[in-house]
Amino acid sequence: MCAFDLLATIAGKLLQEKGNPTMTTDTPSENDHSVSVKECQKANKLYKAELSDEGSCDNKCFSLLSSQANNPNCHLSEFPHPEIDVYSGIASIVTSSNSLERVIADKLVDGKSRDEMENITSNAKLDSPGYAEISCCKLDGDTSEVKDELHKFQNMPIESGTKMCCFEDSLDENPPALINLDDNAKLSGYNDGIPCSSFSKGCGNVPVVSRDDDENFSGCSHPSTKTKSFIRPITSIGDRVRKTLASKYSKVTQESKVDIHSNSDGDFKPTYHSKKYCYKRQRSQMNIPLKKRKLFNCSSVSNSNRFIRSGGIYYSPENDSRNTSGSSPGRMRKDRAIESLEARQHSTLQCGSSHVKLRIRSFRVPELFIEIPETATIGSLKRTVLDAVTAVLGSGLRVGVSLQGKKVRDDSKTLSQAGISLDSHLGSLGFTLEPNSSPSLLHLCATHSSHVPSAEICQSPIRPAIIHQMVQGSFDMLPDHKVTNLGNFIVNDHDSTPSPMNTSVDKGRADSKALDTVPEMGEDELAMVSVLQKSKRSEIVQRRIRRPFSVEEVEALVHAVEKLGTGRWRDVKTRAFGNAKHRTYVDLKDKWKTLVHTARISPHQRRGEQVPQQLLNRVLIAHAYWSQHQNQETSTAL
DNA sequence: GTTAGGG
DNA sequence: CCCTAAC
Repeated sequence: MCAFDLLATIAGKLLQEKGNPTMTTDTPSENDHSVSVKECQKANKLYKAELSDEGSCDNKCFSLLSSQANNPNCHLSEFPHPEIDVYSGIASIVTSSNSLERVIADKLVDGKSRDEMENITSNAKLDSPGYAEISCCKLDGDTSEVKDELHKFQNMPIESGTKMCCFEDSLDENPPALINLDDNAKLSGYNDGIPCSSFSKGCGNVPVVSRDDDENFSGCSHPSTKTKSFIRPITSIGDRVRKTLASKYSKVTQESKVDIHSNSDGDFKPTYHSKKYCYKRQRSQMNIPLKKRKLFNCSSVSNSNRFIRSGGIYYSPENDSRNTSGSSPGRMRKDRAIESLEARQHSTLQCGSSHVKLRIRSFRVPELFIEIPETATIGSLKRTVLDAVTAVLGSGLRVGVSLQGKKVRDDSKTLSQAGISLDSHLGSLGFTLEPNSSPSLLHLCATHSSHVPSAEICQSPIRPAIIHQMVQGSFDMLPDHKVTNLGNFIVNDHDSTPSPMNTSVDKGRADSKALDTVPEMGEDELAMVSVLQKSKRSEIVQRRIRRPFSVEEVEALVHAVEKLGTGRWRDVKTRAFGNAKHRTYVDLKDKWKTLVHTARISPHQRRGEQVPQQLLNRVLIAHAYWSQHQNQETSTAL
């Protein structure tokens, strides 16, 4: 019996025992371990054993979390353990309600967090649009209590998934994006039909919790992954993605299917257990390597405690726009980590009290599924990730707003009408970046009853082999030092990249350490990004603009071909289009091909600028001639 | 780098 | 126009 099964069983017991899905986070009672703690511990052992088999967790993967823990404002600051896999916990919780087992296991680590477990269980059970608030939500109101509780987990060897949401809740001294909105501002631009609600109440990342089909992935979110663990012997998804997108999602379907579906059909589970591979789902920690920070006027505002951060949103109760630039390099670094999706805005306060100040510290892509052969190079890994991210962003993004865990879809509502006002609990306000998507995505999202519309690009002909979820606007990137989590792992590998990068793009933000968490892209990467971004609305790869041949060009082409014949396109190009940089010999060859075709079809079937029939006749003649000629040559040669 | 063809 | 196999 695998650890997960056991855990599941335990979870079931817990649920049975306490059917009331209370979300409160009461301090665990030493006496309240009616549930077989031993069993739980046993499960935990098994679990851990499995992990170790997988190769002990790479601390790097968790450092980020731990660093987060170091954030003085972080509720989890109590967590001294670098090994604590908060991250993974996040992944579990955040990603799937079905990760319940894991979460529970995590909580059971010390054998005395039954209540915690219950809470978690409840959470999992509540998997539904309205998704109850996670235990940590309560943290908002009662921090001290939580802290006490957290203390108990101080020594937890591994995950502490339950609490990770607290990170979300952590205050950041240097919240990045500050948006000043008038209470009457409207939620314009948001039109989403996804019945997913986001968590809020300081559990910015929680929303991601609950993917019905995520069960099979629970194992994947586990930290017990070594570098190679992330890898799966499959070809680069990126390529597929790119190709797929480029070809309008018409290809790749078949091959991608395996990869993609693995997400939902349990393909991964077995693998996980096989210990040969461990797929790790890149969850909200993924830092998108795309630069998007210029979305707004960046005004580095940093105000420590003045802002109440919740769900990735900073709210300044005082309505004070002054900033204390307490931004230490480390902080900035965090920002960088999220560079791509980070949005910063600091609008000037115009109407004082009527403005709600929001600071969106960042947006994250909760989930990015990457599969790449172990033998792939770091460079290819980077590209793959980039492609994946690009694919996610490729369809465009839109912003979603959630309040109290519910999506606010009515764009016409004013902030105040929606309940977003100075005195409201902005803690429950959340932002998400969502794919601007295709119906299928929406459907998936709805189906998953995720808080956050998780769009999963399943292997439908429509989408490439990548699974992604909404980009959840939220929490802080962790502070520097120990930073290195999954996202980091994947994205921030510039140092070892074979490609000539490492050129810090933004020297201004030189807190190079930020690199820990931030993907510092090299020039080539940027270039790539640039290109991709440019074309992301159309195809991933920039497609040359269509330039119909003019009659004159056709004339020149025909003339050249009459002289040189077909099969010497380079010469034709040189001869007739030497000065036309945009006409490659391939273009000419293609044009000839179409001309021949055009000449053969009836006039009414022709489109575009009409080519004189006379010219077409010459095309046919030349074509026939050269065909004949070639044949003759061929036969002669033979 | 070119060609030839399918997409 | 793109993408690629085959030269």
